[in-house]
Amino acid sequence: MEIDLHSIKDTEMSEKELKILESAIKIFSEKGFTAATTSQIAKDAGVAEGTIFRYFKTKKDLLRGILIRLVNLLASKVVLDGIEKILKDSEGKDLKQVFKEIVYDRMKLAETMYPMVRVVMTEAIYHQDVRDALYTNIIEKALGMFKQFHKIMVEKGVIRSDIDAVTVFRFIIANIGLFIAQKKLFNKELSIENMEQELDNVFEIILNGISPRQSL
Amino acid sequence: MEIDLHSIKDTEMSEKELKILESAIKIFSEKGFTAATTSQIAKDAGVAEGTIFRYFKTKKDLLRGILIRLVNLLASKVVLDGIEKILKDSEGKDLKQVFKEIVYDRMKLAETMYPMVRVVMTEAIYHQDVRDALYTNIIEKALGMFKQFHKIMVEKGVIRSDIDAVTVFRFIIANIGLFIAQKKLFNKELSIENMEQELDNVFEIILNGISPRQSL
DNA sequence: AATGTAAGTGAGTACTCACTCATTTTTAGG
DNA sequence: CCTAAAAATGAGTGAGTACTCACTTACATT
Repeated sequence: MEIDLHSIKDTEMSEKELKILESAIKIFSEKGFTAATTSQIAKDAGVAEGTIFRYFKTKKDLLRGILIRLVNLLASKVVLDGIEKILKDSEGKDLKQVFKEIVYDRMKLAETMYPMVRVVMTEAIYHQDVRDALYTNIIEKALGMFKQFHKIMVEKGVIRSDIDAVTVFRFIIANIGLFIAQKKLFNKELSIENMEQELDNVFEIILNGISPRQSL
Repeated sequence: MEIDLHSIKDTEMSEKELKILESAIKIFSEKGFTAATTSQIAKDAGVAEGTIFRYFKTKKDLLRGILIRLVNLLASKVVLDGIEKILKDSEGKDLKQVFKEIVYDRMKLAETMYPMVRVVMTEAIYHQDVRDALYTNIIEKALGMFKQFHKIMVEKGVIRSDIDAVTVFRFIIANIGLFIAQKKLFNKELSIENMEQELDNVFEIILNGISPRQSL
């Protein structure tokens, strides 16, 4: 899995520094922070070990540099673009169709972002500050944008008004998240048709719940 | 956080060995596998470092010993007991009430099981064999039991019949899971009343979805 | 009391790692 | 070109690691 961070390249940032960051993500993601060695990262990046320490004071510092950039990258790619898409596309289409498009889009993204997500997740399990960064950079922003969408949808009469936006948000994230995670982690092979059918079911429950519908 | 594994103590298993396992879970859970050192574990367990290697050939072997026991413990405590409870209690009460009781029960359990869940989760992210163990020991069993429950509920007319049990199962797990995870990881302080209200909302959507209800 | 055995010890060993620094290579201005 | 600063190198270092093993206890059996 090759990683390309050029989209977040600062001005004043050499190619070598960028390559080190990319390799670090790759190796950290494969082995985890402690099991990854700086010599491996150097080798993968095609630089000498000392060069790493020219740009990053310590190994921890390298991780910190990665996490900050990753959280920002994840924030822009995964969340902001995504919700923007919802807001933009939701005009004409019905809710179910919009959701399905987003899941397909997100799954493709998950494919490329998986190594990064893995690094961030593992660190988040152990460190409060990473969770805080995730919360303020991704969750809060996404929630803010979702609230707009929620308001519009409630006004349109497509989403019920008696449940608050936060609960609905968590509900949708939980279901899309577990659906994607299950595919990635337990890589059950499914044909496209099966997947289509399964997704249909998932959104059917998201929209209408597990109770039998009164009419119909 | 003190851990007590006496409930899974085999016959033919010394107090020292048990103490080593308990300390290993504690340290692994705090630091992760690679960052945890055998000397720390020995110190915490109150034994000499050599004693660890009398019982476990290698550090990896110690982890394996833990994971097997943990998956079994999690399987019995978290899943099997839980689903049994659903099946038993669901007779008289309505679905919403049963679910709420389970969430409260599971949250209490999550409190004590958190260190163990953390070890298993982190390893699962990186190792396929741990995921496989989780799948066959927990997910498959839970799914099997849930299917019985699902069938009964469909017959009772409480759960809709047009969505398959697996999807409904994943749906419920996703929502309960994220609800609990959010409380643990982002420890938002909530009063009992707020929590009660929030849970009500969660189950309201699980049952009826995010679409406005036609009648009412 | 003497002996045998298993459990437990902890200093020692071989090795790996993050990080350093003397040296070489590259870059850039006159 | 020359030169001086900047960038890059990689062998070296010492701290710390998982694991070993010669030895000490604890205690049951005779």
